[in-house]
Formats: sequence, structure tokens, C-alpha cells
Amino acid sequence: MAQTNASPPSDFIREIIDEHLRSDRFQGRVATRFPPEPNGYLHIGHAKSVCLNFGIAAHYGGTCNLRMDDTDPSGESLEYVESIINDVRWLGFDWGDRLFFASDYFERLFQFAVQLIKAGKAYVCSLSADEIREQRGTLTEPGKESPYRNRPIEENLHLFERMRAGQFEDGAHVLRAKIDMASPNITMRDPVLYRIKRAAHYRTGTTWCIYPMYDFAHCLSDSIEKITHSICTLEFENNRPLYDWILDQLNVDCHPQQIEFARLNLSYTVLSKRRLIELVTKGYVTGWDDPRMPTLAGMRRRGYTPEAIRTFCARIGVAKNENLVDISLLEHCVREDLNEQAPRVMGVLRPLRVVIDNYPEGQREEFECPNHPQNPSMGVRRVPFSRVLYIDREDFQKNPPKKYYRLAPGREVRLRYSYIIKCVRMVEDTKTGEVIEVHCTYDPETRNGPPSDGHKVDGVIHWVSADHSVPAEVRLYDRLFPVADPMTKEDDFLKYLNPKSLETLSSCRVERGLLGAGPGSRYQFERLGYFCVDSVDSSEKALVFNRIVTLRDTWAKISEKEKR
RNA sequence: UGGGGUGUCGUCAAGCGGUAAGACACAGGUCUUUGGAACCUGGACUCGGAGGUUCGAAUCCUCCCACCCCAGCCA
Repeated sequence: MAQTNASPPSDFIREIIDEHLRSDRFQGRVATRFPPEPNGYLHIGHAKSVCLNFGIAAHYGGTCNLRMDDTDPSGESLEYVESIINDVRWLGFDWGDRLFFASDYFERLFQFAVQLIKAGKAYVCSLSADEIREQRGTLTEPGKESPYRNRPIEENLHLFERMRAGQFEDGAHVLRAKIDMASPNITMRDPVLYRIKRAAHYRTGTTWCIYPMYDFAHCLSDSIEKITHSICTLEFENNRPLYDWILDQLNVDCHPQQIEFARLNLSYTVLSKRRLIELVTKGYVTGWDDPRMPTLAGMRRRGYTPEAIRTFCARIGVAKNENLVDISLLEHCVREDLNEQAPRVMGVLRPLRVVIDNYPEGQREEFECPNHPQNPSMGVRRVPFSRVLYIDREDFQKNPPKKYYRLAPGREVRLRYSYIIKCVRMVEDTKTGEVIEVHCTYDPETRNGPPSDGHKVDGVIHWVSADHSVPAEVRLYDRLFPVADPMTKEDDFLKYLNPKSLETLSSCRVERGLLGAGPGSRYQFERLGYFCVDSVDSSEKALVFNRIVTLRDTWAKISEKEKR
């Protein structure tokens, strides 16, 4: 079971469970379940629920089932089932042999429905969908009772069997619970329990043409699996009376407690399956696993670690408040984990040629560089140095602004793990004025320490040897939306898509040692951020890196402030 | 104007009648061959508002206000 180094979580749900344990409500058992509908990929919001459900099971020594809530064949598929299984496992959780499908319960659910009909608690209604809607009433007015409400039990039974047998058109009849059309809770106004739907189910094929609704299937699936705590999101609060009503009428031996918590909202992105599907199908992203997506598949490809996501889920807490969690917390958790795990390496994103004039042509030497300055056990690597190097364009300025202490004409800078160099000349493009090459001299004394006269050189920049580095493509990702809450913009959230959410740099140079880096492996490019070998597009011949997250950039803040 | 929920720092979130945890973000600083990391420091004179109970209230009571959810044969 996955471990998280965060402080032991406690929340109102665990308090409720503690109380149940004290009162022996469930004979000391704790059984939860994570019940996704396989009609889309899991996202970070689901991760919160996964961590909660599996976390609680682990905390109390109970169990957590993985259950596909596949009661509506339209939109569900095996691809989604497989992705969900893969994602939950990747997140670090284990459900043993307890992978279940609501669709496996179809026969039993049907029998429960028959039982309900026999008890006079459900009836076949032959109103159209429109008529049912019209008669449901409004928020302030009660609904009208269906003319079919008092059909004899035998007739209901017969009709329901015929519904199952496929003797009616889609929508001709539905099975409804007989509760209270005047209930102030609209959910209780004779809710539909079964509908006729001639759609092939990805698992049951055409065996069924009637399918149970969520309210009917969910509580009974929970009961069948002997779940004790059925944890769901706030929007199901109104459904709890129905959840309880169905289980009460059927007199089942296991009646779980439904508990609702607030779903996660994350700033600068969207976390609704419908919106994510839209981004995918309309081609705004390359797929469910596009590294910009808040899906687990996307985050995995981007390079986020499961540990970081689990820590994040622990830190955001669980409560009933509507929330919009700042994405910087997620990024913080990712940096925190990667800072410890990721080996350091040097890479130049936008190369600027640097010639060390006083370094002998054809000479080459190697520096031993620690893979992690704070963790010697991660070892060292040898990085070649020569007369011609590349540095990042950002690390040289013709007219340096205040407080800039990188390379500039006449200035000195430390090449990380190497010499101090001084800029003596620059070559500009005669037409554009762009600096295309910088000439420096190096001080051979400074290989392992300060200059002999002891003067300070503040700037440290990263570099690679021109002849001893390898090319790479690097993909820089920015938030998908420039506004904190694109959802408040409702229907036209697509208008707020950040057109610059992906920037591809194709002429980067990285240490040659990276050539053997396996897909998915993560590194810190010193001073830049954390990068991950793309698992889809990278190859031995053509390295492709995804920028997972930048390092905290104090200089960006300073220069931003200076500009103002 | 029915019902169900929720309101504590910019954002999350503890707090459960004894005098406002923590995290992220932010702002200062120390240190530093990553302007990284680490480490220090600062911040709610107050808990949606107003009354009330109490020696004492974010916690209990009353009223008010704001926001979210519900009128799919989706989940």
C-alpha cells in the first residue's frame, strides 16, 4: 500500500468512522470502494477520491474495492477500464482481487427491482421522458402523480419482464420508485430506476436492453460488496435519502453509510470529465495523456511522480467546503519530491556559442560532477569540457539590467563545476544585432576554487561542451488556462485556452550521458527545472524531454519587480 | 420565495466553550559553485453579519446575508 510522508491525515470522515467503530455500527469493519464510471480517464480530482478511499481502508486495516460503475453503456469502454486500472495502480494502490463491475450485478439488480415491484414500491411508468419531466414539478411546486402509478403489481411485473425481453421501444416505459411526488427533495419524486436503452454494453453486449440508473445500482452494488462507508462527492447529498430508501425497502443485510465530501477544483485548469473529453476530441490537446492535461495519464507522461500526487492529496485535506486549490501547491509537491529523487545534469535550452580564446584548441578535459550536491550517495559523473561551449542565451546579456549577475561584456561568471570565465568580446549579427557568439578567457586557477586574488564571482551558469554534448528536443509546458477559474466562464471556457501552453525547443543540447536515459526517467537540468524523457516520442536517436516543472525562480521575480 | 449543503489569512485547512495549528502563496533575511535546496523572520488584534447565553464564544442559541447543489430515461 502506498505510503505518504505527510502528517497522519484526519478529517471529518475519519471522525465519523471512529464514531462508528465506537458504537460498533459495522462490527468493526471498514470497507470502502472507488467507483469510477469507465467513460473517461482519471484526473487529479479522482486521485483525491482514490487516496481518500484507499487511504481510509489502509488506515483502519480495512479493504477498498475498485469498482467500475458501468451502468450506462453509452460512452463506456474497455479502453477506459484499462486506463483506470493502470492509473490507480500507478498511483500506488492495490485492490487485491477486488476488481468489480456493476455490470456483473445486472441480474441481481433486476431481481431486486422485481422484489421492489412485488412490495408495491415500484411501478412501470409509460409516460414519455418529456411528460415525466413536465410532471416532476419545480423547485417550489410539487409534482403530479403518474397515471400509471397505481398499476397492479402483476401488471408491473409483467411489463417489467417484457421490458427486459426487449418487447418495447427505447423510452416506451421506465421503472419508477413509488415514493412521493410532493417531496421537497426532487430526487424523491418517483425517481426512474430502469430505462430501456438498446445500446451494446462493452461487457454485457446485447444481453440487456434495460439498464439500472445510478441511484438504484449504486447503493445496491455497495450493499452487495458489503461496503461500510460509501464516500462520494457533495452533489450526491440530495441522493442520500434515496440511497437509504432503496436499501430500507429491500431490507438488505448491509446498509452502508454514504458520506459526501467536496470534490477538488484546481486553479488554471478544468477538472470535469465533460470538459476534458472536449479538449481531447476537439484536438486542443494531443490526447488524454497530453502532458498539459490534469489527467493522471497526462501527469505521468509529464513526469509528475505518484508520490508527489499522493502528498498533494494529503495536504489539501478533506472537507465539505467548495474549494479552488492553488496549483502552486501541486507544483510544490512535485518539486519537493523531485528535489530529492532527481539526478542533476546540465542542459542548454537555447544555445549560445561560447569560445574560450585562451583554451588550447583540440584540448579536452573532464570534470567530476556530483549527481546530487546534497546527496553524495547518488554518485558522480564525468562531464567533458573543451574550447567551444554552449550556454543558455538567457545567461548572457549585452546590456545587463540591474542585479543581473550572469555573463555580460567584461563580466565574469562561474561555469558550474568548472572554471571562471570572463567575457572579452561578442560577435553580433550585422543585420539583426543579435549576439551570435561570445568570446571569453578562462582562469585555469579556478577549476576547483576561487580566483587566486580571492575576489568574488557571484554568477554560476550551466553549460555543455559543443562537441561533447548531444542534441535534444525540449517541450516546455505552461498552464492550460491563463485564468484561475476557467469554469466560471461556463460554456466558452475554450476561449480561455492558453495558446502558449506548449513551446517546443528543438535545438537544445544536453550532456551526452543522457543518451541512454530510459523513457520516463527524470532529471534536474541544473538551474532550469525538472525534465522527463518523453515516453512516447523520445528515442535513442532523438531525445525528447518534457519540462515537468521549473525550479523556483527568484531571479524572475526580481527582474519582474525591477521592470515595474 | 422548496429542499439539501457551506461560510476561519490570498488559497487550502485545523479548531469540538478557556482566549486563532499547519501547509502553499506572499514579504524580508542567512547561507550557497544551482538567483536551486535548506534555514530563520513576518504577518487573521480576529473567525460571513447582527444580537443573545456565559466569568469566558470561531465553538452554544436566535435572526439575517452570501455562495454551492437538486427539476437527465447521466453519474
